[in-house]
Amino acid sequence: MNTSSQTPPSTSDGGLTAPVVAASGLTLATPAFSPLYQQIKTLILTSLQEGEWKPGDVIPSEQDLAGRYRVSQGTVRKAIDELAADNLVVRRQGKGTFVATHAERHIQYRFLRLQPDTGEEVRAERKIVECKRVRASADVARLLSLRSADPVVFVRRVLAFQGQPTILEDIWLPGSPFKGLTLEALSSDQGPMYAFFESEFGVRMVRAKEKIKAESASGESAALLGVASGHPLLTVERISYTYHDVPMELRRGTYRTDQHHYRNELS
Amino acid sequence: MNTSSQTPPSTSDGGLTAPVVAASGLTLATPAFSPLYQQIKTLILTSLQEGEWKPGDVIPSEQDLAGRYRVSQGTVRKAIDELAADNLVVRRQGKGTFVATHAERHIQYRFLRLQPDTGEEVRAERKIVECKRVRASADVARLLSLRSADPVVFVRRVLAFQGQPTILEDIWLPGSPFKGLTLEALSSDQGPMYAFFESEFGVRMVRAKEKIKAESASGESAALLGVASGHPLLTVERISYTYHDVPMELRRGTYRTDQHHYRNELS
DNA sequence: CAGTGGTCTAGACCACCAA
DNA sequence: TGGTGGTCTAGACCACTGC
Repeated sequence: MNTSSQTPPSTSDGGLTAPVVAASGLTLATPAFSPLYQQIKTLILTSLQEGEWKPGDVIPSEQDLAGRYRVSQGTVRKAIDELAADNLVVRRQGKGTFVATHAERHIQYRFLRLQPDTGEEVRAERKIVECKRVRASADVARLLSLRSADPVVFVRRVLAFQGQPTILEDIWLPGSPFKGLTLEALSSDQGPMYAFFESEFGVRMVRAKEKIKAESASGESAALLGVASGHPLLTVERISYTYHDVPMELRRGTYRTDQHHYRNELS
Repeated sequence: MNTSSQTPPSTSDGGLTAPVVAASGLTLATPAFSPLYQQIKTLILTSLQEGEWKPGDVIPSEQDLAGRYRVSQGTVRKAIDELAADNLVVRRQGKGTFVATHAERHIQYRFLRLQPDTGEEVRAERKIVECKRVRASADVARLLSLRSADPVVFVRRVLAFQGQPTILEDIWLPGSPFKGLTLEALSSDQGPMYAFFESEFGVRMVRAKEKIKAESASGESAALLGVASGHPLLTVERISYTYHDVPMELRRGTYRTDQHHYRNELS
């Protein structure tokens, strides 16, 4: 194990073949000590990424994992605590710990921050406008950590609330993980697109970064959203990441904010 | 204590006079069980709110608190863990646990999400345009949990980056906590406004909610930000809260997003 | 060196759930 | 009833800070 020798009475040190290597770099600072629970967390994360447990599955109990990794339950618990805090996993007392999924009712549309100014959310009508294979432009490639001209899938869709087109989204997905994505499959699917990505391509979006601006509607966006050219619109550039911070989606959204607003919590 | 009797060998149960009352309401559900560490968290929170420890101060060590509340260090630790996760408190190994403050370099401008599209943040030039005592309109009163016509302080200011006016903010503050706030005091202060509120009025903002829209510049905002009327601007309505979710500020911001964007992280 | 937070363990018991 | 996560304790040792 990394940490030399703790554990008071008797503890068979054994598992975890790879103790963290000390970062003997240029500086003498940063001894690069990694606590046990962090190493456990990384191991669990890797199992998640490799699909050993899929979204919605139960993962082994804390006792089982403690046995597998040869550490105490408390250490596993702390590792899972952090994974739960990152929304990668969901604990349910009496039942077990589950791999988080965008398909769950309560978590659903977690990344959609637009909501009506008044009243409760209503279901969105979705229409896929377009779905085609293209080559990545320079900036799309950069944002998705690809090379220019690499194959990507481009999707354009419109979301409407109560018949009112409100959101226009242009989506770029890396070609190889999303091989075989078609307009028909996208159109026939109910439920959140991210849940569809999980079940069909094994790609789980874990977190995202957004950049938001106010811009005037261009001719194209004005037409698709049914506003006059020049109408103020919210533009949202989102990059979504899977496990280990690998970018897997670029999404440029254009939102009408006449009847809706983007909500955010600061802390 | 609430929980009947745990603690294996010997533990003098003693402190914490107020065990949580069971919510014997209409339904038989929700036994309203509150774990010990939650009760400790509430006690610490109350001490923070009452100013027993002020922003920047060290709070007593985990051992001290464990003694004071007659619980184990682990229980205090879990309470403080949650307070740290909420950014109410900052832990520093070897030194102690400190009350979080907006005055800290690293935490500074935690609520300002606008940043330049390229390059690093530069210092903002601030100008207080106006500061006056007014009576709360109906909607201002509602958002601040006041009554209509209650006294409030109104502040208007403009932030500029590299000489370019970029942010216009209208701020409403409840009258009594902010008694004595003047344009002069605000203008002469360096540093974040929220740090000023902490040191001068003992009001610490701990979290906030924002509603964001894209709108066209009105005549007034256009003039103050130096854009043409009709120019698209980001509007941000923020409500900030102190401890225990008491609203203490309403802020309506108008941002130019030509060279800047509002950043957000989803998870 | 002493004091603080940070890690790790072991064990007991509680609350919740499903069979 | 047995299994799972949740709480609580006690004690040992580590890492960091400052005197």
